[in-house]
Amino acid sequence: MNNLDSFIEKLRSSGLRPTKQRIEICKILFDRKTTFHFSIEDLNKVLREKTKLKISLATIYNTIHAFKDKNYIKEIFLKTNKTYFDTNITNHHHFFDESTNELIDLKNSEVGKIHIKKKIPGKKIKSIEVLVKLED
Amino acid sequence: MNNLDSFIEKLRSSGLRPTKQRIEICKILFDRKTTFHFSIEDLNKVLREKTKLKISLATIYNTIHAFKDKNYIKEIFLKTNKTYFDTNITNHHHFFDESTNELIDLKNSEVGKIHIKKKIPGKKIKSIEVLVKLED
DNA sequence: CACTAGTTTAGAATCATTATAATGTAGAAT
DNA sequence: ATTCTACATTATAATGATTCTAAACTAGTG
Repeated sequence: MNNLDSFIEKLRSSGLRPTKQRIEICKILFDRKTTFHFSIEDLNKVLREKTKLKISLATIYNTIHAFKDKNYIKEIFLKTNKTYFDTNITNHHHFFDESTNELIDLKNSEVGKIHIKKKIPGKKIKSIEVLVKLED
Repeated sequence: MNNLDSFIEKLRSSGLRPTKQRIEICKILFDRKTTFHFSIEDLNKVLREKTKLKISLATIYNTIHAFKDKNYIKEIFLKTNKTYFDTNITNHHHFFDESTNELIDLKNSEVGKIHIKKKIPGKKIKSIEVLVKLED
């Protein structure tokens, strides 16, 4: 089974019709060795370069949301359209209650020491923030 | 020194003129016992309720950014106007390089065990995400 | 009191994202 | 194969948070 067939199979098995557009997007996202971090803008740009099929922005949004719902990809960080601020300027962490959309402070002392084993050459750690998502 | 004087002092000492609008915003943000988590919309709403002075949205944005720059408040989470997605759907963490705006994966195995000491009654932990901000 | 740099403001502009409604298509039923 | 229909795609408009603009205002110095 080649990749194309496997994409068709993948789509069909999760209840998504394997349309030309979805298959092209699969090729960009999953025909690769390493993880792909992207915004819709990034993806749109790659699609324009790599594909002759013209895919509308609306379709890209629809497809990415469908893929996210089917757990093909994940959305990074807290999904919020607004920026939040905090009057607590000490380094600290947060709970985010997904059922109420509420933020709760989590003091540094309430989280055990965090050990980051991977180093990035030439870069130093500025801050470490932990987000603990809650459910009922 | 009462609170009002202390706000005036605070503003002046960091080079911000203590205008009526800024003082009203200080009162809402800092005349309180507990941390305040808010969006601009939240703050605007509270201001309309608690203050007779009408403060324009633009001023609220300007003031909050000034306060953030002066380190009176902090912005929560990654500041990004776009949503990012990841083809790696395993639980994992991220580096965010603030000088290049680049995201780098950080595997679960590359972060030592995280111990959350605080419990929220009736809620269980759905996920824990660590964001390590980098600088040069 | 007058001046000036810093502020505020209403409203327009911007940008990512979502909704709308018309057109197209995959795949099942005939 | 042709028809049918629910699912998809599309261009475009709408939305909503945030930023910009440029005119009016004001704190605080001289």
